[in-house]
Amino acid sequence: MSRNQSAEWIAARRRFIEAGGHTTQLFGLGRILGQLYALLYLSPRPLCLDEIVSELGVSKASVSTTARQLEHWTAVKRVWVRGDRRDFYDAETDFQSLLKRGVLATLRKKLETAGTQMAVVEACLEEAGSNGNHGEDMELIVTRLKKAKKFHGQISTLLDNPLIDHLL
Amino acid sequence: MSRNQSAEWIAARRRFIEAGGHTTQLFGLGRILGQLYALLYLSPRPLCLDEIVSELGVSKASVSTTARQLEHWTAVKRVWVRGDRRDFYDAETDFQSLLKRGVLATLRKKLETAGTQMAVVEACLEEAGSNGNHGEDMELIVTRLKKAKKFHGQISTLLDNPLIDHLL
DNA sequence: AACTATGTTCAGTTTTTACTGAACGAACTT
DNA sequence: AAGTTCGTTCAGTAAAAACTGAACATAGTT
Repeated sequence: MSRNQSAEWIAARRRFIEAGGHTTQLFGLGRILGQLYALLYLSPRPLCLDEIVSELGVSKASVSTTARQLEHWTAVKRVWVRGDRRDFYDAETDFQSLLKRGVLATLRKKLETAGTQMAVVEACLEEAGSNGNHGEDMELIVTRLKKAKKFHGQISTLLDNPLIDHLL
Repeated sequence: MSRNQSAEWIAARRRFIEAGGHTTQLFGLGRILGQLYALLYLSPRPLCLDEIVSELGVSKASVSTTARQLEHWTAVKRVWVRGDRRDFYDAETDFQSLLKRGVLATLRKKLETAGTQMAVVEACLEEAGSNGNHGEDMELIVTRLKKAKKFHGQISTLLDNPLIDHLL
């Protein structure tokens, strides 16, 4: 008997997948995202869509879209198997790069739109200031916006700091 | 006329508050959270609940609960005004400490529950391993879990690294 | 060309989260 | 004590997000 399929490690595997789903849920990404990644992460070979569907017991639609999302973050890569028309998916197991290209990348994007928001406020404020009516209240807003922008800049710089890579 | 209430800076203020709501929305926290914080952040003095309600045009219930949330993150502090029975709220304008005590603190908490999840899997795995049935598939799970745990540890360490404070 | 296998899209449903109104409770005021 | 002011809680509603089923498109097979 080459592979002893004792039920125990299957239970552990299931648990791991559940844990993945639970964790991504916790971080505001969907349940399926974590489950799918966990499944592939534990798989010794790339899996095709239908295998995933039956393993996770979710719809083809969900797997398709979630897989694309993970692919976009380079958390999984699509693998073509010669002579097989189906798409196979394989997990990127290097968490370092996964973090950089996935999490931090999206964080940067969000920070950027936050920056845009502040730019709008600034433009609005400059327009108001051009007619010379500088009340105390307006001064406060100017100062506070400046402060917020400074912080925004600091965070952006921090995220781009290569030192972070070394710390990991 | 001591304070020239030209409509322009009021527009900018409104914009700022909107921007705050939009940004927190973007990060998966509610809209009101950002609006409330922005309002207090721009206010030259602490505001009471009803002022906030009328400024933001939201329910008293929402302000009450959201304020408590912000208070928990030390993003706002409750201020008692002598001779006034009402609660007044004041924004913590030091983003550094806000980040540490708010964002990073919750991040750590979430990482911790993720760690607990992995511990459960590990326990499950040890139980399976105790009967000596070590198939290749099981070995893979063991290795992968170990890898995941290692990464988890790295992130935890990174978050606790005082160097982060200095980088800001 | 008809049929099959495969992945995607999209409208609709379920589930979750955000928010509200109204009732309540506590602490003052009369 | 009856009335007032203020904050909180909670059941219910509205809004958003996750997920699904079924229709569709594409490419391969007979």
